[in-house]
Amino acid sequence: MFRGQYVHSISDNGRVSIPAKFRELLNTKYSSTTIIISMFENCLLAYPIVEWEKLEAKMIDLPSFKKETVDFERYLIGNASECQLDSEGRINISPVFRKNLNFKKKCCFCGYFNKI
Amino acid sequence: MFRGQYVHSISDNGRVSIPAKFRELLNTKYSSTTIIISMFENCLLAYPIVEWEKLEAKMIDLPSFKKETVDFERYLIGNASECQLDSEGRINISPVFRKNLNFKKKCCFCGYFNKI
DNA sequence: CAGATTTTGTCATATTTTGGCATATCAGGA
DNA sequence: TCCTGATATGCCAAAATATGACAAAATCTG
Repeated sequence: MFRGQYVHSISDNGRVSIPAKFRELLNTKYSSTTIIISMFENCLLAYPIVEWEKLEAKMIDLPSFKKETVDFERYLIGNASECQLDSEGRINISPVFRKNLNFKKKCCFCGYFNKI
Repeated sequence: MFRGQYVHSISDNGRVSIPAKFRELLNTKYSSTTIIISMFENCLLAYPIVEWEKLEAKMIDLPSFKKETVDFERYLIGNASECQLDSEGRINISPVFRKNLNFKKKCCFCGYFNKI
């Protein structure tokens, strides 16, 4: 369970460190420090790979003849990218994300069940 | 049953001791000194883990297509964090909580049935 | 009041977060 | 293909924060 809220700073080149509590959970429960980041509404969602794959599995089952469904899937998948924590537990937020979401100096991490 | 009211001081680095009466109940009835703290309205709620899990179970049953429900869940979970009592029975109140709730020198603990 | 318990303050240490710098990688243009 | 500028990555160390241990001060109990 990712829980709690942490405010961290974003460096000039777009790096930000993942809260230690979340990193610990990634290491123990998920045994990998790779996550999938996708843009949704006006924030980013970060999923441990396993959780992202569950989501993908669900999406495959959705009726693909419905326009909204397809749009939603395209949006989520199209904006998702794999991303590794570096040796100090940081990730890189791409310029595209930073620009679209208007990230400047700080950002807030919220744990939300199986995702961040 | 947590009952009564206690005023304790918050140290410079955000530590505050849990009233002995509450600690005793945690030790005996709940056999764990881990609690979940969540920010709600203008104060914090502290739950013994078991009690928090009951709450989560209830949340899962709520209709997830209703916006208010989702917002409420996000708020509660996003603001919750697990937290251990240290050897003198103190906990750490995170900078985010202290800032948002404007905690300075003192805080007041109120027992409230199965939570604090 | 005396002893036990609880609360608080202080200090040292460990961990986390941040900033800086050098180098590597990549994409686009000539 | 090669050059150039932008972005990404690795590494190190400073700063900030959390944690643990100890002891003084305050409070409670009988």
